[in-house]
Amino acid sequence: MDKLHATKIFESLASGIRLDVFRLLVKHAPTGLVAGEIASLLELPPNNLSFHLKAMTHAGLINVTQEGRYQRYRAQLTLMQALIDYLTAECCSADPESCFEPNKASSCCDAV
Amino acid sequence: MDKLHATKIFESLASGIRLDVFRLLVKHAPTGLVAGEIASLLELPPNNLSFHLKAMTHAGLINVTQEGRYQRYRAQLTLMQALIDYLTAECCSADPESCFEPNKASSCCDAV
DNA sequence: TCAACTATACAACAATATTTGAAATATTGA
DNA sequence: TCAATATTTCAAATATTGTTGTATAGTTGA
Repeated sequence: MDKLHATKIFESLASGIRLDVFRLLVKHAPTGLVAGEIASLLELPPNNLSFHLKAMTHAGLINVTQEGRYQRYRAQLTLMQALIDYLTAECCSADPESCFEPNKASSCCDAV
Repeated sequence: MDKLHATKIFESLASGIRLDVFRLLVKHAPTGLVAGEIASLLELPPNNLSFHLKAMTHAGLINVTQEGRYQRYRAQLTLMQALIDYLTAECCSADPESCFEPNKASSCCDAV
């Protein structure tokens, strides 16, 4: 995890639409959903959704597999741990005695 | 945690500058740093830093206390847990049997 | 009070992101 | 092969965000 990757992930989640998409895919982990299902569940124009899905895929937040004419998207939950570790790196290194617990987070559904 | 708050937090972390500021404040938790220290450590013009600090404060990612003519900023680490819980809410509710572990994350240095 | 210092507020401009509509690509089934 | 479906791509219009310079407000110590 480097700064560029981290900002890309946060950018991905900084839009209400993309946040909705991600949470929807978390809810439907580990099966995922195809693009059309996401579009109809969130009531979004397919081309707009495609724009956001592309950004999220590029950030590594979701991944995609082809199923015939469908594209199935899945949340990439394992990324979260690396992100939190990056955020809390060197936590309290200026005042170590005040820090009672090392940063730790387990993600739900490591599948896919 | 609601959608608006979550997007604000992610927006805050979606900029390289603000990400640097936050990680710097995490490193200096729980003491924090005054605005001038942050500006000189990150080599930023004070007015630009002020712009970013304001956004982060408004998002609740950091907080500020006055010390004479100085403003001391501290990372608000407890927010992270709420954010992760929001992100992973209803995780795998469509396929519960594939989900092996509930979402859980402990933040470092809950002080302040 | 004054001058020096710390920090924020505002306005203008530049840069970037988002939405929309139309067209293109690819797959499926008749 | 043809029509229908699913999804993406592109370009233009719109909206948002970031940066810079300048001005303002508050604090300190002489």
